[in-house]
Amino acid sequence: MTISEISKICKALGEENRVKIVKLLTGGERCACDLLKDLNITQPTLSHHMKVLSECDLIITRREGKWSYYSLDCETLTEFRGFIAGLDCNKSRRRCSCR
Amino acid sequence: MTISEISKICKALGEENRVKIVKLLTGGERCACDLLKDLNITQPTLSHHMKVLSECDLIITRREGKWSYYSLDCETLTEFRGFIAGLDCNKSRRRCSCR
DNA sequence: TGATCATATTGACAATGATCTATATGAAGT
DNA sequence: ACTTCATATAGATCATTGTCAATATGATCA
Repeated sequence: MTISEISKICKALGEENRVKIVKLLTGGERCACDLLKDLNITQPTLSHHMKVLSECDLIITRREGKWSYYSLDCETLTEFRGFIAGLDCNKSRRRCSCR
Repeated sequence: MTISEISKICKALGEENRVKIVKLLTGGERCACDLLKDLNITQPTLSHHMKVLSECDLIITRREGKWSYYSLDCETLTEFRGFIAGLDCNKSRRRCSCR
C-alpha cells in the first residue's frame, strides 16, 4: 500500500460522519437507510460519503433488490491497520544537519 | 479519544506530505530543514503542515536555538493506533430495517 | 549592532469538499 | 402501466485547504 493510498484512506476518514459510518460497519453490513438513521445528514449526502469510502476501497457495496448493503473491505482495512500499527514513536534525537 | 479527534487526526494524515513527515519521524526527531530535504515543498508549506500536525497533537515541537525539532507524540499516536486497530471487518449480514 | 540563518506568519489564489434541493434511476408492489 | 420506495446523480453554494512569494520573528555570529 503506497503513501498515496494511505493518505487517500485517511482523507476519507477525515470527515466525522465517515468515521462514524466505518465504526457502524464494524458491527456487520448495513443498508443505506439504516445508516441514515444514525447520522444527521440527508440521503444524498450519505450517498456521497459512501462513494468516497468506496473509492478508497474501504467499503464494499452489495446490491439486493432496491437496497444497497455496505460492508467493510477486510483486505484494505487489514493493510491500513498494518500501516498505522507501524507508526510507533521513537524518542531518539537526531542532530539537525543544517550546519 | 472522541470521533471528532479521530477524524481530525485522519484529516491531518489525509495529505501525502504529512503522511511522509509522520513516517520520517518514526525514525526519531528531526529539524525542519532536514525534513524539507525529503519533501518537494517550500519552507512555508512545511511550516504549515507542521502546524496542522501539531494541532491534532500528532507531533511535539522542541525549540533548540534557531532550530525546531519535531517528534511524534507517543500518547496521541498510541490512542490513535488503538482506535484503528479496533476497526475490524465483520462479514455478518444485518437485515435492512426499511420495510 | 548588523548580517545571516531557521522557522513562522501573512495574504493571495486556485482547487477541493460537504452539504443541500431537485431530479434521475431502477426495483417492487398494486 | 402506474405508483412507491431506496439509492444515485446533478448542480449550486459556501467553507476549507495546499501552495507560494513576501515578510516577520528571533536566535546566532562576526
